[in-house]
Amino acid sequence: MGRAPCCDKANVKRGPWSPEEDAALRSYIHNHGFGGNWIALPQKAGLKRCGKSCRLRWLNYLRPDIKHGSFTKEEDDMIFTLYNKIGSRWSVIASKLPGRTDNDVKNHWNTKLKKRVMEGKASHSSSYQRSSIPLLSAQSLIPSAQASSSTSCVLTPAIGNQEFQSSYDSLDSSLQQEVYRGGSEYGFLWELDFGSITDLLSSSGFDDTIPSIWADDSGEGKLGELPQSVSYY
DNA sequence: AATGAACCCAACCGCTTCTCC
DNA sequence: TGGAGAAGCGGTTGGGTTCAT
Repeated sequence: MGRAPCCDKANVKRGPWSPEEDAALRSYIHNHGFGGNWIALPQKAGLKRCGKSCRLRWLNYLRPDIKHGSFTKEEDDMIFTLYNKIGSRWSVIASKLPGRTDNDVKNHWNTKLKKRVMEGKASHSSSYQRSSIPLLSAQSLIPSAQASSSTSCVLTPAIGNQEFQSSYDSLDSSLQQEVYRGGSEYGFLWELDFGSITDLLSSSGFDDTIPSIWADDSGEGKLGELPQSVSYY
């Protein structure tokens, strides 16, 4: 037996909302709030819509505090930073961007930012300040990798990353000693190359913290060209 | 001007989490 | 404490728009 549908799909309207429906929903919520029950709202508001659809329409489009329009550089940077720290938790990321919804942020990432990253044009790394935040040593985690002292890498700290902390804690002591650390927060190495490092880090116990973005400062992946020592900007 | 490709975003789907009884 | 129902959430899709040829 499958999950019961949230509404009778045969009797609800689907697809784009009309201005009349928007007005009805906006008016009802303005006068009564959503009453703690989205499922019951459509009937009360005289809408032939699923409650989930009403909720989504309100939260993603009709809410008065929604900010429409293109994202600023600052918002982009914030998304990059948070994505690297917590991954695709869009609601959390959106909560840090006033007026933006999770759907907005997700769409923006999928259509613009991810592409920029994949093209190696992400400019966010320059915004990080050099600090006492420690870094993982690529060499220590990937001892078998071919080293090249001429290759520089962009490193970005994963500030306060609890998943990183627990992954680190779960490593055996010899590998822990290999991880360059200091201060009260852990940094995380990323943007070195695409495939092999992910696998190597995964096998080293960092599978939960591996960022999805890899590129060197020139925007090119550097498979097999790991640095003797890491540096950051 | 026509048309196919690429892009964008609103909306839907279904799984997970939360809340209440 | 466990189950049911509602809300929350992230992934995906559909279709309208823009761009390139």
